[in-house]
Amino acid sequence: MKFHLVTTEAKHERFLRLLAKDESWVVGFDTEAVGPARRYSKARDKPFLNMGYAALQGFSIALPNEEVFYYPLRHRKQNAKWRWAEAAWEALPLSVWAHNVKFDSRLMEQEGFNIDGVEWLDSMLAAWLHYGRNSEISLKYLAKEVLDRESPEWQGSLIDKTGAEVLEYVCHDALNTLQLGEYLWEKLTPRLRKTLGEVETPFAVELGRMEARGIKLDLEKLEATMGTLADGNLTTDQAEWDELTDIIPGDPGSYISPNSAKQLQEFFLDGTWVERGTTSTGAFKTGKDTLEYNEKNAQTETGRRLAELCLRIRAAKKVKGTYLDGFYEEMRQWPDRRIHAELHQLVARTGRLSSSNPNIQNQLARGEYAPFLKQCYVADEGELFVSADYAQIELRLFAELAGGTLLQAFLDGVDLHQRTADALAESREDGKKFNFAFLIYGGGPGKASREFGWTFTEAKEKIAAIAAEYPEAQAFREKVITRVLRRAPVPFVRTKAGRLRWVPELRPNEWKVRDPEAYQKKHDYLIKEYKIDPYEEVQWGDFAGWLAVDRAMRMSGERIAVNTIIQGSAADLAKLGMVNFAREADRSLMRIVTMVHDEVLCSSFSGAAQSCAKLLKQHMEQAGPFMGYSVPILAEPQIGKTWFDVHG
DNA sequence: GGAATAGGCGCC
DNA sequence: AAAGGGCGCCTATTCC
Repeated sequence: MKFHLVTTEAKHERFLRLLAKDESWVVGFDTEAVGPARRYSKARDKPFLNMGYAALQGFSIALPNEEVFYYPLRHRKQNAKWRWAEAAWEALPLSVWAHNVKFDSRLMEQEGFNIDGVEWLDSMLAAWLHYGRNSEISLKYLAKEVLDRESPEWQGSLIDKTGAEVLEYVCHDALNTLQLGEYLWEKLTPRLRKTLGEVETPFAVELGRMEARGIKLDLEKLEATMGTLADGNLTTDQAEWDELTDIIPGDPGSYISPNSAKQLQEFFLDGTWVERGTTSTGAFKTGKDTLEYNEKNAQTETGRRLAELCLRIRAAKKVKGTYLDGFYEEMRQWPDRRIHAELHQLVARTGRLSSSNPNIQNQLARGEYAPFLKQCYVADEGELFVSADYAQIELRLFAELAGGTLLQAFLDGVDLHQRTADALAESREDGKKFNFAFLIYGGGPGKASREFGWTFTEAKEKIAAIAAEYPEAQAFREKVITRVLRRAPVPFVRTKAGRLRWVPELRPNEWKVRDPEAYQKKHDYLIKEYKIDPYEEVQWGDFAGWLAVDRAMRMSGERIAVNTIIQGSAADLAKLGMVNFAREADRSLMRIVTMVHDEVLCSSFSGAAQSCAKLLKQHMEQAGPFMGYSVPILAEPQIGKTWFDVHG
């Protein structure tokens, strides 16, 4: 390997000559950036750059002949000319490997480099797809594991370093990226190569753009509307609460805080409230379900009123803390004072997106405060929001995979939530709830009896009734589990796009031996969550002789297996739809703002809103047949000035 | 005093 | 008792 620091025209020209020699070359690419750290609400060991103030320090390009060129741009002493860097960038071949394309593509675009001609390939995503894990895929880790190469140690910031001082480090990274990419490409199945190249990597580029553009939130209006409402509610509710909880009149220390589960125990002990189960630590539950029950069923008028007040005060405080104070802290750290939520492609085990700082995926959708919040997400000047939701996407995919009358129902346009409701003799709302919890997620009678207020026996009967109504649903679950269980040594499932999730829970006894630490973690979680005696053995049924905790683990694995196929495949579908939309959309007219699992929020210049809506609907729906589904996939777009106007 | 945990709750 | 999947963030409390 040979590392070149491009500080002279001769070096630059050597790079261009080498690149021109072989048009089929694929390169490895890595950027270096400097800037202030992003402020986090929770402390992190390594706070990431605040991209709003970050700058490109230089970039390195590795060639297949193991020559690597570094273009220093903002270093002490000698740098390359920006003209050379631009020419080098333009001369790159079509395919470029980078480790974390979301970052590199965003930084390059932010610095004014045109990235449209690049077909990125992300070696981090390749490792994720190949190994089916979302940790231990850092460049450093993989360079050691796959290439048996130690990365040079690095200390401190690049800001005060010369190009020569960082040369070895940055060139290693680009070369490792290229060689890792080539290695993983050989390992990937044809389907996963397609997923990497045509969906996940282009999706990463779009995520970078979504993060960079951010979303405008009218915080002043939010304070004036939602904030004022919450303050008003809090003042009156808190006053009444204080009066009712002033156990020793005149002694402020005798008040009970609605947010303190510990202090609220008092109300169960003195009979004010009726208990509804205990937490893992043995305390009475004080959550929403318990309090809603007490709102109706507490013994005294005071008890009922206190339950209601407690819920109202908690809601108001949550709104103030999360959606007013929290948002201010987030927005204040960006030069444009917008919301720049981070969107994570590799966090959720099913392949869904996750979001943080702030979490843009938990914006209020129902309740007293919801309209005010979403009305304050406003399209930019001269633009309109265009948003489309996939209709019942997970239930459709479940029906597709289960087939039979379930699939036929969708083909015939039957309302499945109503059908379930009829079979249960309950409301459509409860039919919908039931479909999710017990058809897709595999919930049991205990949960159902609590959720719907049935006795345990009733719940068992109702679940049996639904199983009879949709025999293919149970058959599908069993087929999946039987098939997945045969995969040894570690059972795994695949989503429609071929993404992998290991499900060691399905074979607890083997997991225990192979990876005691990971097993123990899940073991501990289960015994705590479900209050299982760790030594209890199952006496009867299919699992006789097993530890009860292992049976719980196995059943958890069964739910994970089925759900990952459904939820993960829905994520695959949404990503494909977004990538195809983004590729066809004219970026000077329209863009994706964010996505919330089955909803894609776009912004478009007002005059182009109709065509944006049409294009969005077309690509979101076409993703269905592209992925081989026969069940109708529907996405209905709406146009409006605020997120509230286009939602639901 | 800061870090970690628990309980709780927002979303799909 | 046969237990719903996937996330992130807040406050209160406890630990060190």
